[in-house]
Amino acid sequence: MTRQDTSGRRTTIYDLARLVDASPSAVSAVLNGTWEKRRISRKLADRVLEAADTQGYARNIQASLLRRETSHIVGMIIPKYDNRYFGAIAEQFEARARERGLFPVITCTQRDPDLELAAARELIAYRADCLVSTGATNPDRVTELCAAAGIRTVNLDLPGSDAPSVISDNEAAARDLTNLILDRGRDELGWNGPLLFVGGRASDHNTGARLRGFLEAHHARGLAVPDENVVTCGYAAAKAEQALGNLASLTSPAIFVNSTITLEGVVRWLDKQDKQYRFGCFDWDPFAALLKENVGMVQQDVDAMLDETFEVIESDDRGASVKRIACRLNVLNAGISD
Amino acid sequence: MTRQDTSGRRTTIYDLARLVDASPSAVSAVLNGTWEKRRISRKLADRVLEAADTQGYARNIQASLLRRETSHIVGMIIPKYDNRYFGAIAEQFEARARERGLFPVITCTQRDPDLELAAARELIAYRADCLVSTGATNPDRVTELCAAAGIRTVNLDLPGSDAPSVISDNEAAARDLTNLILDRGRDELGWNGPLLFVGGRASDHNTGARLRGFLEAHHARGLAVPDENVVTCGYAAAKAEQALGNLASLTSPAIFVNSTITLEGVVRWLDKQDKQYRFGCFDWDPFAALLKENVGMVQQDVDAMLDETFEVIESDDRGASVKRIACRLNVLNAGISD
DNA sequence: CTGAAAGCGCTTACAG
DNA sequence: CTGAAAGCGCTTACAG
Repeated sequence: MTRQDTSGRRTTIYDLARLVDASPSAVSAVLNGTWEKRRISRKLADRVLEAADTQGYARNIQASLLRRETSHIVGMIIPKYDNRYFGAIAEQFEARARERGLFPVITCTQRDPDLELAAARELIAYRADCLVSTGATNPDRVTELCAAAGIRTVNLDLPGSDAPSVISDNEAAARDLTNLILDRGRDELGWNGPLLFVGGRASDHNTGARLRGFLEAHHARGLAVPDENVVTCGYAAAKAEQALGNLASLTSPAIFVNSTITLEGVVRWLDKQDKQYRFGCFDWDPFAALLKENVGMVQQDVDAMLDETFEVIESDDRGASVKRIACRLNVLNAGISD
Repeated sequence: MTRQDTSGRRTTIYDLARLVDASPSAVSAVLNGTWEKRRISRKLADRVLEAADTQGYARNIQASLLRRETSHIVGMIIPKYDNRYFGAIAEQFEARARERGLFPVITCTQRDPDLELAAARELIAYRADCLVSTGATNPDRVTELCAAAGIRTVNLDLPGSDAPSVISDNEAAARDLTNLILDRGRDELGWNGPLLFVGGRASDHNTGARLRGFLEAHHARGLAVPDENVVTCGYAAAKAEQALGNLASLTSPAIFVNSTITLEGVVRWLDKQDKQYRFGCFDWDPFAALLKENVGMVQQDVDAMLDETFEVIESDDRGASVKRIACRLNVLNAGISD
């Protein structure tokens, strides 16, 4: 049997049926692996499979999905790829989806609410079975849109109030990180606090939770935190650099940085100041971890977050709920003061 | 008009047609924007659009694509997201595809040849219009598979011999980087070379090109490079760390590192050696750029690479060709020796 | 052990 | 200005 019909049209089950002298139904069953159930002879099955192979047959998914009830497409919207945390989430989401025989489609929405909705609409048009909104600025709007189309959603990283959410335990991790920076600032710089908090948006759920943890740790030590020590200037590196430049003075040489995105700006600025400083950062980056002034980084447990996400997807929970995942605190450069 | 039929089935053009008392054909034309051509009255068009809106109509793409000749799906396979270079490629590929009204589907294939082929097959099943193979271990096999299905391919980052390729000018950039490291090693450490080359696979096209640039720069200075100075131990950080540990002695305190992935291992190892050292790295990472021993990083021009990629996609070139894009050399920590 | 037939939701000539 | 009808390539009861 040789390859035929290279003329534009792709091979279909009808072509295959003609070639092996069987019905399209039989070919379809063989190709779907349901042929044993249909008690098709192994001989015919082998002929079909061989023909499919030599003809380079590829099933037309569009046609297949049109007929079936479930698409096995799982969608994800995510703010960025170009960042270790989100990059790892995207990678693992894909790997886990494939393990389960699902087809992952990920869209990067740049923290833009309009792009998020546009991406959700697109995934609805593709009849995705479910959609994971990662770090969405408006997860509830996405859920509403999807619910109308009968698509379930899960919120990841940032919680929503209309669907199950899987997020990091930001408050606890921020408390631990704050304590670490306070200790190391005292030991290595002789600075007794309070710390400076830089990055994020005050209105943002995660920044709020981290700020609470930050304040709790201070209060537990009887430290008051003046308002000017909290610089929620957004996540962008340039914004942080500018905000620090605007400070009357660097109120503290020990700093809690709210994300690695922000950290790029913070370090660029501090580097030019010719002062001793220490910082800790919420989020993990292997190169940032090598910076000598870095006392520790919070590493969110991407593995556990995605395990939980798929557990929710596979369960029937659709109502609001929030699952908090513990983070790991990576203590860094601990021997530096020797 | 109120939302109806929340019962499982989604709204179709037939539902809409019944609601506005028109034919499915008319509804379809309105929804496609071809209604003016079909001279449908604006009044009817408005009624259709309003009904679609209140019913939360979402076009079934599967059905639509099944009927049309072109899917507007553009696929990409890429080794990782979790890396600044590939993360940026993925992000920009998506943005550019959307700008053009195409639907990007990206799959992360972990430098695994089998996964690459499986992903290509999947994209063929979805009837993608074209596929970009980024850093594929076997781009020609992917091209072969796609060609059989009538899908065009473009190779990005790593060239193939059966389709157009867009790659960085690795050789020139490596030569420049080598010269920079040689200069700075001499000025800052009093070391006159030769350098150590770490990372990558000797069989890999890009490593080969970079190695050529590395050697040219040495030869131009009359420097011989002994074999043991070239450690092509793979890209993985752990491999690099181990390979360096196996060296009888650190043959050179000035090092050419072949990727940021490798760099993680190199720096972890060097940090423990308690020696002066300098390095330069092929690939850009903003945090790695902040490391004091880093004299420079090559930043591949992702913008230009993707511009060129889409130019190829939109042209009719299908034959083999290689377009080389110049890289930028970021000189770092230049004031450190003062 | 196997096939004929209906139908998924669209698009698009074709015929007014 | 508009509709009836065919057909894209599958899947799946249904009927042997």
